[in-house]
Amino acid sequence: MAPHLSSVQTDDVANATDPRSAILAAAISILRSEGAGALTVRSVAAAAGCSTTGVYTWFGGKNGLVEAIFVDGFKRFGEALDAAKRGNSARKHLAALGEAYRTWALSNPTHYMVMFAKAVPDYDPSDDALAEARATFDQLVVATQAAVADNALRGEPFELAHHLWAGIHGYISLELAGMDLRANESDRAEAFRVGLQRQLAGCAPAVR
Amino acid sequence: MAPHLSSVQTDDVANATDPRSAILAAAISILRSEGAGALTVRSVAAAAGCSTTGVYTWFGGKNGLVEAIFVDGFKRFGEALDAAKRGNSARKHLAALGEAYRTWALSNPTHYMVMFAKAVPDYDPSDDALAEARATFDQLVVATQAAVADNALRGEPFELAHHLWAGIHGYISLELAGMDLRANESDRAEAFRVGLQRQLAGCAPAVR
DNA sequence: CCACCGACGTAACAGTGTTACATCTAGGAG
DNA sequence: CTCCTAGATGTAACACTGTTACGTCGGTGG
Repeated sequence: MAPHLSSVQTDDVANATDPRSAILAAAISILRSEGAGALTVRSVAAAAGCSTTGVYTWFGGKNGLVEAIFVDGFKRFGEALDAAKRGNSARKHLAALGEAYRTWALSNPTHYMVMFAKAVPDYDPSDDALAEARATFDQLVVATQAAVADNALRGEPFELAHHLWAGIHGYISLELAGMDLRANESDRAEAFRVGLQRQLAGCAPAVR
Repeated sequence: MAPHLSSVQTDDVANATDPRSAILAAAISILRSEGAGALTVRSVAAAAGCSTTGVYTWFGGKNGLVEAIFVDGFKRFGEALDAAKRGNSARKHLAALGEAYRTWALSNPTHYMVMFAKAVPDYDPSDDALAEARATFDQLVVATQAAVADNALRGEPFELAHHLWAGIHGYISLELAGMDLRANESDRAEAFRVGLQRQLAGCAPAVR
């Protein structure tokens, strides 16, 4: 079996000793520090301490490497959302999810752009990679189901979850694109908080 | 004055005879038909019937060309939104704006991605270009002000407009990224319509 | 008439993703 | 033990990218 199709992965990529994890960690590091434009096969190989062919033997090429970044991003992103499950009520849980979503995205802006904004132009996620994204989305669906069961929201959970996702992603996407006209970060954070509450209010049972 | 800093522009780029407009039209055509990855200086020059240096004399390089695409996109986008000002009430006007927004974005997906999703990794819009984007946003602010005056929405118009923008952009951005899990386009269109109404409901005076 | 300046094309530069090919190492077969 | 096969690796080359130096052409002002 070709190594770049192997499903073996180490939990802690940064401390991994196998070449695949070392290359992936180097790629994510470069993506974080220098952006998607600097993510070249040669720079990744140099940072990982191997030759350019290493990227091809372990990932099948740059597309495969970006796909690994994509999947790894959703894995970490999902874990960050999972850790935010604290909340007294279902609605507070949803608000906490929104905050955790924004925190992760703003802490990993370039990674988020690769996952959601095609920051690497020639990469299109495969069906398998999109399935990973769907698994993350399912967390939001489950939380929404709980909110509907709690009578905090009314509607079809899938539709509600997508609606909330779109709203949250919209705020963050505009912010990352430099389209948010507010001057400082605290204003944007507060606007996001208010917007999320407004979003939830639009899905509240009383409205319909 | 260097030609690539000239503000002279023809209204109809496609039928223009001056080299600058011809190159810009060729670039937008390639962007539309082959995507941001195929937008190379050589391919644009070949399509425009000139040499690669033409792009440098008229736009100062690829960044300048992409900036022109960015600005031209917001110009056309703003016109499309402006043409959607029909609506009996202020709230229907806002809904029509949302529909026109989605229609333009889905008709010009790659162009939209350049404007909102950094589809060209190494390009960052200048302050002048962002001012053009802001002018488009102002249309939404004006429509929101009218809705507030009509008592259709309650809140600070700028905050409301940004909230609506984020929601609309979120739906479209996820759809363009292939993250919308609905199978066919009509389902997505209906979900967008419902979501927009929900969005407006969350800003209605009755809620607060 | 002519000198100048801007637009243009050719060719080269460094850097990109990718691949052919030789080398080397690990592990099993006899 | 030897042999030898398969896979990982590195070097070098390929076509392509954005960019720029340089020579040339054409129109304009003196």
